[in-house]
Amino acid sequence: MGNRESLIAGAKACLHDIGYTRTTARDIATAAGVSLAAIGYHFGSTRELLNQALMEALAEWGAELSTTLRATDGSTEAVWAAVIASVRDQRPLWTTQFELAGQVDRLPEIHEFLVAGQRQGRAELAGLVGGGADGEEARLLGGLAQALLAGLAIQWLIDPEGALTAADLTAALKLAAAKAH
Amino acid sequence: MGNRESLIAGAKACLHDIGYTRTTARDIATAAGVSLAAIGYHFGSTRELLNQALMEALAEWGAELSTTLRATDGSTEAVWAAVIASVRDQRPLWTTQFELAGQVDRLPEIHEFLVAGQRQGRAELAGLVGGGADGEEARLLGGLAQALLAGLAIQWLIDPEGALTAADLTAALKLAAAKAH
DNA sequence: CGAGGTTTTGCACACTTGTACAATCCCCGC
DNA sequence: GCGGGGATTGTACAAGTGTGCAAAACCTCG
Repeated sequence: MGNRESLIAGAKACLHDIGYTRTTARDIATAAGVSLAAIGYHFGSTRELLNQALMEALAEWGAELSTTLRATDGSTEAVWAAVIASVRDQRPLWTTQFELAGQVDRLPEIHEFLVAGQRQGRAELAGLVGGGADGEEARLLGGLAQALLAGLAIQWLIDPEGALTAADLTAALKLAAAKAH
Repeated sequence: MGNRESLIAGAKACLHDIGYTRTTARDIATAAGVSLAAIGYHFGSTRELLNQALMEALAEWGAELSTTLRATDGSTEAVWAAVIASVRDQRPLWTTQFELAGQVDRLPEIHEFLVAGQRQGRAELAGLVGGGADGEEARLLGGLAQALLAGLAIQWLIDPEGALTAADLTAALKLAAAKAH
């Protein structure tokens, strides 16, 4: 493995362990087992390296989450259970995601990336939970699912003891449906 | 206004303009129009000052949001419209909120604060949307509302053009309710 | 006016950060 | 074997970081 690949791998490790904003050039070089100057040679700047590693890491994360969700039986409760399991197993990347959301107005190059990821995620969720709905219905259901996904994740990140379980969430949705009549 | 109060005010301004992790001691001193050493004298360390300013700022933000939501007619659509308006008007504090969520595993002193805020917010939402529901129903509805609130906020922060409007969200909930049967 | 304390500040210290540069190393074609 | 070019690295530098300290300013009583 060349230094370039080592640096990407080290940067991904730092994204897990330290996060986006707090990882330094020396953190990455140490994690990669490579000299500090290699960053400038291969990527020009620490920021470009981190961004590239971030895109790869989040793409892998998204792909894995997508296949995990598709592997469920499609029932809403199974989907939410899979989401909660993902938050448990991939906790660092979920926190990184929110860390980026918190920098959305200060890191313009990240903003467009987040927008793209959000739209793609919504489209996938629309296909997953929308069933055979038409375009507008799928858009609404996908957006709803995405909001619930993010909200559920944040609950499990901050306060797992008080967070809604998958069963809680389906029950709550039924309750809300009953209230609507 | 003494230096101590100026520092708190300056720190709050920095929380709006720069965020939590990226504000430096010099940023605060400059914003407060006060010497750098005043921070150490009054608060011991920059971190303690920032934490104190953060707690005050978020408490005020929460109180304002609470009264705004209570001022609605209580219909779900009006509540979501008020939330979206809050994201528009108080954007910096919403982003700070997510920034903190992204640091939840790295800033222990913040973690318990977030847990407390989350539980209080859920309780308030339960009272708001739960109507006359009993304890368990209120817990479920409050948790659902909180998840939707966070998820909706993140959509409006990242991608306002694609985000669900209040009308969209109520329509989506009705759709989901219909699907559940 | 002046002593005593509290506040305030200028400054400096040690440390971290990102990046540039020259020197060195390594590998492949000849 | 050996030259040459890309890859790698040790190091240095400027800018920025938080915090401690001694001096100065200020304010309050007597």
